[in-house]
This record gives sequence, structure tokens and C-alpha cells, in this order.
Amino acid sequence: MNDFVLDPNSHEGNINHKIVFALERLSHVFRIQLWEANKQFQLSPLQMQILTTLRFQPELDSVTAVANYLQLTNATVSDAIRVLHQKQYVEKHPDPEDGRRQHLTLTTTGADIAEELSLFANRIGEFVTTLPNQAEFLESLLQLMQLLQENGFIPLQQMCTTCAHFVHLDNSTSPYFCRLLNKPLAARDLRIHCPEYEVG
Amino acid sequence: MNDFVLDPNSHEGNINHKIVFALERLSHVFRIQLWEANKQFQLSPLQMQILTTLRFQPELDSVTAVANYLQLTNATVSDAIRVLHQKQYVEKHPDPEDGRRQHLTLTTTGADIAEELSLFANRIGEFVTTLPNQAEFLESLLQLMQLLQENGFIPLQQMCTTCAHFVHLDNSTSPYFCRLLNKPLAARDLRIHCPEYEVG
DNA sequence: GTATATTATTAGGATTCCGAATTATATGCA
DNA sequence: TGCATATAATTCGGAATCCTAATAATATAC
Repeated sequence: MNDFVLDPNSHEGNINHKIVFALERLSHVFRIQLWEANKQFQLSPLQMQILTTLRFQPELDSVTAVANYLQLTNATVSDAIRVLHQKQYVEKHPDPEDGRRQHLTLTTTGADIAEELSLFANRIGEFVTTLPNQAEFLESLLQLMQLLQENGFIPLQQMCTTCAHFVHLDNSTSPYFCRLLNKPLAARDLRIHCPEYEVG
Repeated sequence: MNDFVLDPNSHEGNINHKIVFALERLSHVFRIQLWEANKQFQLSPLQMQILTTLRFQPELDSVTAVANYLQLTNATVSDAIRVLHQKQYVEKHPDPEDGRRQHLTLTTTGADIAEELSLFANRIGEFVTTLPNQAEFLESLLQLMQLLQENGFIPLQQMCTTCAHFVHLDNSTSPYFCRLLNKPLAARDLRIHCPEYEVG
């Protein structure tokens, strides 16, 4: 649920508290939207999150990898994946070299559903479109994510700002640079999940 | 959790998607933090949210009011409050004029716990402290909240930006003004839950 | 005064989470 | 080689999250 607990007006004028409170309320919106989608897609919130993870981050193809990403126990994820397997949205392929591993992939149906879920999520994106200062907004969000990642609140996220190939140029209109792609980056170019990511 | 589903790099360079994805990841952090607090406080996530709501928005003093605010059914909230009542964190007072209503208040213990929860939530606030451009960040968040409220994704939130007393002055260093308090407001002064709120 | 609406609760059920235990396989090291 | 330890995945039991539907009591509308 939205997801946390804070006095919305504590320390009158304390901007940190207000920001956290606003993030909390927005967090709530996402949680509620997941339950809304549940009615439409006949999938539980966790099942939807797993489908989307497998669709857009296919390298997270095991119970353990998904559980770490979602910060849940293997038990919880294993159970949800069992249901997705029953519904024939997810396939399990034994690893030929490691008998303990099961590689997870989406079926065609599963991938289609994940696409639809992505469109559903974009209902929020419509409102973001009308915001001024989107680039600055994204930068603040990424900075916060980076801090939270560095302090163990978020598991490794393959973001530009923590990547080995990333360079922060201070005084420039394109303030960032990727050494791998060998090109300058504006705030809008910053990736949250880059396939070329290397721990930096 | 976190809580939603979106391709973190869809439409390469589509900044809306990235913003939504970042918000989604942050939403996840709040959800996970609630479960963390659960270990420490022996309270369920919903119970904690209810305690905090009663503490900082005491005008939401009925099952229905809290359920609307949290966008849950009365059944769900009623059940959680039953437990909080058992634990002697919440008291129920029958309304003398309306026999259906129960006014909810916190016990001293309940209020103390709510304060501690607020401190716990502030662990995220520490990181917000180090962000540059906090005022702009808060403004973007509030603008998004306002849009979501206007479109029915968030129930009535007593924010300055949707208040009858609020005036938006365009070209100024204090770009806002409250007619009730009769004073200019900077971004950092904007309230998310104002006791003087009137529907505007 | 009767129909309708509202407040709160209860019951039943699928899902979400956890910790702990289990099974199977892989790895490290003597 | 062999044995301890680590890892991957699952299963089990249990408390909590959510819902819809039904119920009871009271309030409101006409």
C-alpha cells in the first residue's frame, strides 16, 4: 500500500519529510493499480511482477535471481512461479550443466500478457507526459535510486549512473558520457536497466 | 511490490517510461521497508499504515474514512483495526448522534508506536537530504500527485495545489500564495496535508 | 412509514509473505 | 577420493492481505 508511514506535515517546512511522504503516496498508487490490474488480468500482483521481470529482464531467469531482484524469499517466488507454470505462462528448462538450476522463460502467451501489462502500467505514464521538467525529475529519481542502491535498499540495478562505462562530465549540455557506446548522454538518455552494464 | 510492471528501457529514450519505471522501483522500496518494519514492530504493513494515518490525520477517524484514504475495502480495514484494538493501540468510541459510527482514536501506546514508525520511515529521508534540487523534485512529485488526484487515482488529498485558498503566481521567487494564511509560499512550503484545506 | 443508503462487521477464499525443513546438486579442501 | 559446506529449488505451516458477499443496525429520503 502505499506504502509507508510518515507525518505529511511534520517539522513544518521540512522538505525531506514532504518528499518522502509524496513518494509514499505515489507508492500507494502503484500498489493499488496492481490490484486493479488483477481484476482485468486474473493474475495476482506478484505474478504480474514476475511476468514483467521475465519479459524485460530475461537474464533474471531463475527463481533465485527473480527473488533477489524483487527482494522476496525464494519460497515466495517459487510458489508464484509454480502457478504461472500451471497457467502455461512460464516454462522451466533444466540447466544441462547444473542440475539444481531451472532456467525460466516465458511462453508466447506469457510474453503477450507481459506486453499488455506494460501498456496498463503506462496509464500512469500519460500523466507524466504533461509534467514540465521531466529530465530534471528523472535525474532526481535516478539519484535517489543510486543512493538507495549504494546503501542496500535496492538490489543491484543496472543503471548508467553506477556503471563502469559511465562518466559524469560536469559543465556541459550533455552532462554524461558512455565510454562503451562512445557517445554523450543527456538526462533523458540515462538507462535504468542497460544490457551493456558492468559493475563500476 | 514495487510495484508495477514496465519495460525499463522501452522506446529507447522514452523518458515517461523511465520515470514510471523509476517510481515503480521506488514504490517497491517502500513496500519492502514496510515488511522490514514488520519484523521490528510486530505489526503488519496494513496495521502500521493505519496507525500512522490515525496519528497524523486524526480527522480520518472511522473505518470508512481510513478505507477510502487507503483505497481498500471496509472489510479489510475493519479486520486490521479489530487486531489493533485487541493490541490496545486503538480505541473505538460510539458516536452519540449516529449509532452506526465508531470514532477511532489512538491510545497513548498506539501514538508512541506511530511516532517510532515515523522515525523508521525517515531512514529514506536521510538519502533525500543529500539530493540537489529538492524543491524542484518536490514540485514535480506534487504536480504528479495533483494529476493523479484529478483523474481519480488518488483519493482526496488535502494539498495546497488543489486548495481553495491557493494561488499560483507565475513570475516570482515565491511562486505561490495562500489566501488563508495570507503569506507567500515557496515550493518547500507547499503542504501535502493541510488542516486548513478547503476544496477548491 | 416504507424504501433506500450508510456504517461496520463477519464469513469464506485465493494470494502474499515468511521461517524452517527437505532434497538434490555443486564446490572446496584435505 | 571423501566429507563438509554452499547453493538452488521446493514444500509445509502459519499469519496477514485482500477481495466479494451477506448480515445487522441505524439513518435518511420522500
